[in-house]
Amino acid sequence: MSGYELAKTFDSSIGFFWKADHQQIYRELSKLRDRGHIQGHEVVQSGKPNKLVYTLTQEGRAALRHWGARPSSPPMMKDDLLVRLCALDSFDIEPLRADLMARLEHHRDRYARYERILNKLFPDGKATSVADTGKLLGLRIGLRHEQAVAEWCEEAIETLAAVAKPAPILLLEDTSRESNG
Amino acid sequence: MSGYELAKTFDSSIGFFWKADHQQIYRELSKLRDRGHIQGHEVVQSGKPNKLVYTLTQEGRAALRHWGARPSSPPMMKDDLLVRLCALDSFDIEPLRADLMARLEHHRDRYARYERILNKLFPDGKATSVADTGKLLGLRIGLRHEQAVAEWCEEAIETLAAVAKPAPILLLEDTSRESNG
DNA sequence: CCCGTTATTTACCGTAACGCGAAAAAGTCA
DNA sequence: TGACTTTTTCGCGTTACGGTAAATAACGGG
Repeated sequence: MSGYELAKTFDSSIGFFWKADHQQIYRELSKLRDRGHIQGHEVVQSGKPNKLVYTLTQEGRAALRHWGARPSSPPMMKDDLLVRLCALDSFDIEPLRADLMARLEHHRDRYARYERILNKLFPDGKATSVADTGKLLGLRIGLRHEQAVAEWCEEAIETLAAVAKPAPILLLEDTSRESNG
Repeated sequence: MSGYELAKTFDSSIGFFWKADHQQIYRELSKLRDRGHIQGHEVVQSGKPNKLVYTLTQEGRAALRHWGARPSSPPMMKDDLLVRLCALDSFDIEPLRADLMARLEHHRDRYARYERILNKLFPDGKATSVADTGKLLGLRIGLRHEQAVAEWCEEAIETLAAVAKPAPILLLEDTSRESNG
């Protein structure tokens, strides 16, 4: 692909968990070209400026395989929210609750989106090729993640709602009962 | 705290989802001091070199509150593994499976660890202070996350095991029984 | 012909966040 | 003296990113 094409198709593929604007893509392409991993061929176009289509070289393909065989280190979940939770008593509860509600909506949205893609691409829940298997697994972890976080958001919102109120005199016996008033 | 103390206690607090070595801590402390958010007071020690204990200034506390009220953006889950899944047919399955098995173990470990901390700090599952509430919520999302990912790892390992074998003649009829309502 | 628009690539400038390796300063103990 | 702990600092580098803009190239409208 060319850098332009990559930039356009990025969002709909790995864009769910990785983002890159066009400049970063061009930058990375330059690096890869400098390392000899890819090679650019100008493709003449009519009606548009020519484009530079990159293809993997043999070394590039080898490097890719090599990279794919390396053990991955589980990424840290660096999340502002978690930092705030660590020192919850230093912050105002209300904006945090609002934040959590936005997060909840976000994760529900994502979940629905993944589900839609899943139903569209794998209506019977099965992949027929190796490539599809990978994408299916990607969707599945996405679904699992969004669901887990969304559920946690609900829990956290309730918990914070209880905290935000002036503490009731009775020893908290059932905070999960929702009565707004 | 002093930079040295922060560096030592970092791992046992937020270190689960954020890491920083001593140099980065000193660097950040310098920045905060330059911005007037913290102030260092030398504390004389005997038997050791003196230390520089930092405390929040008023502006620092205000800035912290302000930061805590900002909406957080849900972090991307940038994970090499997911990238590999996106182009699964370009990689060797076996090392990926090995990787997944390591991940599974890792996430199970973390889960057990969080559970141990939970049982130790909150034996009855309830927090008694606002600060504790935050920590409890942090533990809960950790548990949820590790469990979700660990389960997914199991699923992925099975799936990849099926893929790694030469495809059986029978149309794969039962890789995972699933009644998708 | 100038102008606006789209496609395609590049240049330049900046920053946050980090890692590495060292070393400086202060004190202890053998 | 030398080795070792505690505490802090320095100086170098990188990766990954974001912003703004501009340089091409081709089209079409007025």
